Order: sequence, then structure tokens, then C-alpha cells
Amino acid sequence: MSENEKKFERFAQLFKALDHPVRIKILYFLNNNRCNVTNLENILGISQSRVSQHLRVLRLSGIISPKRMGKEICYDIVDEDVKKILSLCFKENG
Amino acid sequence: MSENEKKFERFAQLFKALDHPVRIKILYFLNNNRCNVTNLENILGISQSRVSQHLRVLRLSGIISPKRMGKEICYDIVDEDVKKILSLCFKENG
DNA sequence: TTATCATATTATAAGGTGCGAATTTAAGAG
DNA sequence: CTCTTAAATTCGCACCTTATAATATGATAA
Repeated sequence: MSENEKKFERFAQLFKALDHPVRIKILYFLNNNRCNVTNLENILGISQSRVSQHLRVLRLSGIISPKRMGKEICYDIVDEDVKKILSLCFKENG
Repeated sequence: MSENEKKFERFAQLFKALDHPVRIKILYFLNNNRCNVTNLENILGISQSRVSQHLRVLRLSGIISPKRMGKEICYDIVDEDVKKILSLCFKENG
């Protein structure tokens, strides 16, 4: 049962990171488009600070991971559970 | 795109309801066991007030639905998306 | 080196959330 | 009706999150 307890904690943490529409939107765009912060800032129409703060939440939860490409920093989704959950959410029939 | 915006909002709301370990635990037991409040109180080892407050969050999000059975009130998971997400979470290999 | 672009962090204020304790509602039993 | 049990709600407090503005870091270019 303690194995399950860990699962409950882990998924609660994941869902906490997913509980904001901007963060879901960010993950949607990270799935389909290019991925640096300025891009997201323009696409989402929100301040750079907000984008960075939301990326930070996703990063600290282990959902995304940064890669520096010259001046820019690009983000990838690296958590497999989240990938599965997102593909569920963004399916056409839903 | 506005169709997507609605999805982002909706799933953010769902994930907010799922962002607490006690609520995930509740859903785990609603999947497998009997389902009234006193049962949950004993299984979880937390106060009746806390159980009711968490059930309220899940109910207001449309994830669970109450049915009165005599004195007791039993809860069912009624949201199909959440059912799918949970089956992902509680899968053995995970 | 300095200047600049890209990103991260910090500070603050407003609002939200979780919890325990106490109270209230609602349904059955007697 | 009253009593009891099941469940929901309210209140007060501590804590956490969010949005914004300001500041700091870090890499590149000149």
C-alpha cells in the first residue's frame, strides 16, 4: 500500500503542475511548435516573467527540460506519463 | 483555436481537482471499493469534515456524483476523461 | 571591455486552499 | 414529535499561488 501512497503523491504533484490553463497551453505548444521562451511569450500574449514562472513550475516538476540553443533556451516535454495524459486531452474526438 | 482554449480551461479545472493526494486516494477507492463517506473516513484515517470537503471539490468539478442509499450517500466517478486518466495512473507497470 | 538580447529570479499584493473545530442539515428509528 | 446517525457546511487561521513590476543573470556581439 505504501507503493500506492507514493503514486498518489506523485500524481498529485503532476496534476498540481497541470492545474493552470496557461501551463496546459504551454505544453500544447511545446508538443506541436518551436519551443523557446520568446516564442511562447508572443504566442500566449502574456509577459515574459509569467512565461518563465510557469516554465519553472513545469521544470521543477520534471515535466519539461531546457536545452540551450545559442542565445535561446528551448524546452522539451520529458515526462512520459504527462505525454500520455496530454495525448488524451488533445485528442480530436474529446 | 477558441475551441482549444475551452479545452485548456476545462482540463486545468479537472487537474486542479486532482491536485491533492487525498483526492486521488479517494478516487482510487471509489474505483475499487464501497463508496460512502464513513467508509472513506475510516479507510483514509482522516476527519469526516476533511472527507466531505474533498468530496465537495470533486463533486463541484463534475468528477463524482452522489446517490443516496438509505442513510448513506454513495459516490460514483462519472467523468469519462478522469476515468481514463486514472486508469493510466493506477496501471500496474507505472 | 561594454552593450544587448534572452531568460530567470525576486518582491509584493491579492486571492485561493487545506485543515480542525463547531455547527447545521437531512433522513431514519423509535 | 424526539433522538440518533450520516453528511455537509461554516469559520478562522496558516500557508500557497498568481500576476505584475523590477531586478539580476548569462550568453553573445561589437
